[in-house]
Amino acid sequence: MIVLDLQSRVPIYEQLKNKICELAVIGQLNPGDQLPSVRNFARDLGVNPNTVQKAYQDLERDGIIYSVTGKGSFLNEKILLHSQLERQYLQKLEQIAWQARQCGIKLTQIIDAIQKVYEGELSNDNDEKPD
Amino acid sequence: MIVLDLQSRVPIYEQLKNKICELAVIGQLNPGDQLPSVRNFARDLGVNPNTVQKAYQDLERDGIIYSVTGKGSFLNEKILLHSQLERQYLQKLEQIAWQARQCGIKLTQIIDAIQKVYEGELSNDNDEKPD
DNA sequence: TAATTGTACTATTTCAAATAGTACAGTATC
DNA sequence: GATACTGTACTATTTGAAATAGTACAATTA
Repeated sequence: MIVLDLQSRVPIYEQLKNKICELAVIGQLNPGDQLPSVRNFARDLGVNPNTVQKAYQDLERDGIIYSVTGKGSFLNEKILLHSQLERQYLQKLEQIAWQARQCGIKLTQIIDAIQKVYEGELSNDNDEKPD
Repeated sequence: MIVLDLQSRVPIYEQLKNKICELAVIGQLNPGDQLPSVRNFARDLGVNPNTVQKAYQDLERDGIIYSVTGKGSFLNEKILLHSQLERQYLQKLEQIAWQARQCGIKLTQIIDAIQKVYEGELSNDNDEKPD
């Protein structure tokens, strides 16, 4: 189940894009799978169809999905997904790490913090990192 | 010199807060130092005085600076600065690392990427991580 | 006194995001 | 063919945070 944060500074359509990518990578969504229709998805998520449409359009532009009028939207067969997400996340991390370094934060502290994230089980379907 | 990105999704006043914090940590701004006046800073940065005021108010609330009517705004003596920034950046990194993990990105890749950030010299006064 | 400081307002503007609604073309099903 | 679904393409409107514009006042400095 996809949960959106309507209060976030991150636009809904971008959150949606990220969620779909994540579902695809963890295998809850597989190549060739049909995504919910723009209208149904919007209804289920409680947002406007145009918002879903924008997310789909972006995803298609990025080669993640493809859409056919009258049929629907489907996860693309070619999975550049993982490498694409990988690049995306690593880039984010590098950017923040860069700033952190500028502020005199030690590399070891960052390593420790991130290693801690990777400890323990991957059990919950929660999308937010717990505090 | 502080350069703001007026196109960024991040509000100007937040960018300004971050910049000031960074200047403080790297020692370009020292405890007790007087910050530019709201009006002068706004003029220099090319933004509205209210925007600077908001940044200062936030910084004072966080204990980074203190302001006295008629005198000015000054960097606080008590430097919780570093620990405060540290917490802030580590939290950001953890959050993204969490998402990255959810997407099946390996720990080693993250470590490698971040270590690369920490290689080389700290020479430029550029604030953005180069691509 | 004059100039500067921070602070506190209100009003207005700006802009991206989101919503609302309509319309049209392609597909599937009966 | 008829109906219902799909994606797509618009326009118009609303919303809300951010930023701007302007004024006013109290405290400090010179």
